[in-house]
Amino acid sequence: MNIRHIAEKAGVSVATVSRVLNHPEHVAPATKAKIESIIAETEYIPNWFARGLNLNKTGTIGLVIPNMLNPENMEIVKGAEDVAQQKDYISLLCNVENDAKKENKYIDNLIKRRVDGILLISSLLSEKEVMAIIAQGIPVVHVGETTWNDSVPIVSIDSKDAAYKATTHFLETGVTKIGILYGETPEVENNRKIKGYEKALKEEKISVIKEYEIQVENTIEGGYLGARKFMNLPNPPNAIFATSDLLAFGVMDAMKDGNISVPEQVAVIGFGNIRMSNLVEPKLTTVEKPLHKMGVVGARLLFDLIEGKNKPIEEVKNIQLQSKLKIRKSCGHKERIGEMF
Amino acid sequence: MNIRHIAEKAGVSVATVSRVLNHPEHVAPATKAKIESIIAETEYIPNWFARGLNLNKTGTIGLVIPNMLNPENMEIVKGAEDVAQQKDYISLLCNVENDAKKENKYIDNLIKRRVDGILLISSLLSEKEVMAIIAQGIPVVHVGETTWNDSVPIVSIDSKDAAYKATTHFLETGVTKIGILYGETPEVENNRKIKGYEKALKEEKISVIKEYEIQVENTIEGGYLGARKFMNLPNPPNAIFATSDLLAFGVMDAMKDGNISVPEQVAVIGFGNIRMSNLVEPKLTTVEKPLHKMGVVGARLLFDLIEGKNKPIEEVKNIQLQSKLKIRKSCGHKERIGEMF
DNA sequence: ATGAAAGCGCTAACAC
DNA sequence: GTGTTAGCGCTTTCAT
Repeated sequence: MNIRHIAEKAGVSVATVSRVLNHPEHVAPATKAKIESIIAETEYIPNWFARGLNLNKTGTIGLVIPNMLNPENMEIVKGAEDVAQQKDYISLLCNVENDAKKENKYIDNLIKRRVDGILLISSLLSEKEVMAIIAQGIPVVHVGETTWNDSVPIVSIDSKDAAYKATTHFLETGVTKIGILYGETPEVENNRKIKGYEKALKEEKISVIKEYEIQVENTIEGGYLGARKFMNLPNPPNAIFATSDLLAFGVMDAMKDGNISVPEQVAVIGFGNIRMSNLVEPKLTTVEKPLHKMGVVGARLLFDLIEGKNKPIEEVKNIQLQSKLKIRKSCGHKERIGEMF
Repeated sequence: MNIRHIAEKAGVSVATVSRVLNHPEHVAPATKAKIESIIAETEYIPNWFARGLNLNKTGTIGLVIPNMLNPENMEIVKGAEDVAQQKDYISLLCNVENDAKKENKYIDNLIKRRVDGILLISSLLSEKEVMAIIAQGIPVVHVGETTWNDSVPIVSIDSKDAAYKATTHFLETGVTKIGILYGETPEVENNRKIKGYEKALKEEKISVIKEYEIQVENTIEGGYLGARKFMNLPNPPNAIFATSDLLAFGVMDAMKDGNISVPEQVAVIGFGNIRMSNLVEPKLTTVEKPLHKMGVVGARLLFDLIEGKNKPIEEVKNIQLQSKLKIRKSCGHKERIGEMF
């Protein structure tokens, strides 16, 4: 069943059928009605490829994420999906598993499929690799911190500031032996987190201990392992800033297994505020990221690019969203710390 | 940059270039090498649409899930993705949000895009609608229980049995006032859960109380609300089988807020055993579903269909995987119950 | 308002 | 082993 069959049945030319499909306003109401009814009754579906071959548009965007088992990513994806759905776009989800090689492979695939745009989330790509995508005429937006500031629109939150907030909160609480746990997220992001953390320490004239900065896999298991490493230190910290909620969950689990009470013996702060973070016990104090919003804003930026493809790119937009410390129970309060000692 | 440019540069015909792309074994090593080097240096990417127009294959499958914020679904998707990736397929993720209308819209979109196959997860579609997809020549596999037994391969676990196991475990523990909470998952599934639950009760000559069967949205919030409803009953249950882990989390959260201790005052059993279920406090006793495996098996079945498209369909495969009660802390043990009374 | 026809870029059957 | 060429199904320009 193709456009010619429809044309024949309707006693018109293929051009006319094509018109009712693409520019219905340019066809006489009567003919249009007739063709439409035939299309309906035959359940004719225009060939996607033939259409694409002419139009060179797919109505598809690529969504590239580090790990789809991490709710943090999925909350961002949900935001992006919500706007894509509104635009009648559909998305190819690429789960690159924190693997630059896999990410490149997926990207090639997306380019090959001529997606209309790509939303990169916490990408491991180099600036050069990203530029190569753009060179193909495919708009790219990045969600999360990166160094490509001038090449690509970026939606991020200031993780240096977030780390500073978390560390300061520990400090206010009276705790000074603070460890930081970070994943294999993009290097910039880790560097910034560490900078914020060290900045807070320095302000209180507390010396930075490199053993208190540990990198692990960005998963619950990674958090668990990291916590063990901390606890095996000759002088273990009594507070841990886990730079993702998943890491924090792992830390808390390790503490439970080690009979170390949170927050009394070790205080924990996470990063993200995913849905689960107030269901663990104690409820997780965490630096909230506006995840869904990051996805929404990222997707909007991407569609701006897609829709205005030919306009000269005035300036690359770079949107920074605010994070906020969400105080719950996993980090002690000043008063309670007082009680303890 | 198209195939003709390459052909000209190489001084060969387009057919030869096409051959090195599709049947490299049929072209002389020398010509092949030359063409390949030109392809590499010009970074030529064959046009996806033109290719699809001829081959009528997309290397894409559709993955239709109720809710991507539910880790239960994502663990299944991950399983499916793992096999898709191996086959060099990429997937279109459709988040239908438990909405039959949205699901239909997405399905139409997938058909239009001529995906090579569709993996439906806990679909809300009617058998007629599914048959319509198959009629288009697109293979379909369903993950989760459904009534379409003879039309489509199904990968499921026996939720009647699972509910029976959970309820029986409660009973063994000495608890008899047992409520069941279920989501807006496909009706068959809910019916079976209720059947298993009632069967266990009847075996112990415990009368079924309809107020103890509550339906809510299949989310943490739904679980929370459901628990409140239970607790507001004149004679509230002292055990709740939440038919998904997310529901169970919500139930436990409500109990915490209501100062009702789990499992001492109300025992809870979940269903799924998602990664988070042993991180909540108390750790969740749950009926384990082999989620990742369900995804893997489902995808394998789908690819069998895709690859053997033209073979007569001998018989529709119907695979049932085993669930297993995972005993943790959210449901009391017989001995401990003894202590309590 | 409608039709004829030229492509879009590629694959594969057929010829040599 | 390689070239010629006829489509694949659609959109769009150019006529009328």
